Amino acid sequence: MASSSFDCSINSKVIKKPLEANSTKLPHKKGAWTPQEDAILAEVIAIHGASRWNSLAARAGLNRNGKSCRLRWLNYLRPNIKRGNMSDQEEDLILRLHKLLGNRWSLIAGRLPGRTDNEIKNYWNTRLCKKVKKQQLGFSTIREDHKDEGMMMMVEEIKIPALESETTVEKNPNEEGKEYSIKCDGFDESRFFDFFDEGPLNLEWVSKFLEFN
DNA sequence: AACGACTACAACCGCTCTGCC
DNA sequence: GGGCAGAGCGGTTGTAGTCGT
Repeated sequence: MASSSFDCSINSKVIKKPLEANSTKLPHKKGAWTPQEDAILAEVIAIHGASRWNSLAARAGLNRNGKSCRLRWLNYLRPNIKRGNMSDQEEDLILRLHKLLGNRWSLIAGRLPGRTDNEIKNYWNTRLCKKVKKQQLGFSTIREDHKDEGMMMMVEEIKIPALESETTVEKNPNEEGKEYSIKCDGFDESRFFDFFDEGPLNLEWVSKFLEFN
C-alpha cells in the first residue's frame, strides 16, 4: 500500500504514522505518552472516573483514542502500581500460575497485587519463557509421579464452599501451558483467581503444592 | 569509539465478550 | 435476535538502552 506518512517525535522517539486517506480530522495520536498527557488524563479520570474511555479521551482533549487512554491508565497511571524488579516470590508465583492457567495474564495478574497483566506478560515473554525452556532442555526437577497428587492437594487446601462438592482435577495433555483444569459445580475459575482486593500474597497453598514437586 | 546484537518494556492491534437498546 | 459501543484480553511490534566485540 503506497500511503503517505509523517514523522511524530515524542520523548525522542520517532514514530512513522500512516495518514488516513481522505480524512478531514486529525488521526489519533500514537506512541509514547508525555508527562503532560499523563497529568491531563489522571486529572480527567479523577473527575469523571475510569470508564467510558472514548468520551473520557474526548473530554481530556488529548487526541488519543479511548483504548490508548485505558491502557495508559491501567498499566501506568493507576494508583498502587508496583514498579521495579519482580521479587523471587513473585517470579515463582508467576511460574506456578502459568503452569496452571496458561497465558491468562489477567488472572495471573490478579494474584500479584500491584502488577499489571501487561507487565507480567512482558516479564514472561522476555525472561521466564527462556528460563523455562532452558530448564526443560536441561533436567527436570518436577516429580512427574507426584504432580497430579500435588494438584489435588492444592484444591483440597483451598477453603471455598464450592469446592466442598464433587471436585475433580482434569489433565489437559494437549493444551500447552495449561496442564490442569479444576472441574466443580458452581466453581468459577476466573472468580477463584481474582485476588485483587486481597492483602499480602497468600502463598501457603503454593508452598504446599511445591512440596510435591 | 563504533557498531551490531540483544534485551526490556511501553504501546498498539485485532479479536472476543458483554451489556444495552 | 441483531446491531452497536464499551471493555477487556492476549499477541505482536517498535524503540531505547545495554552489552559484547
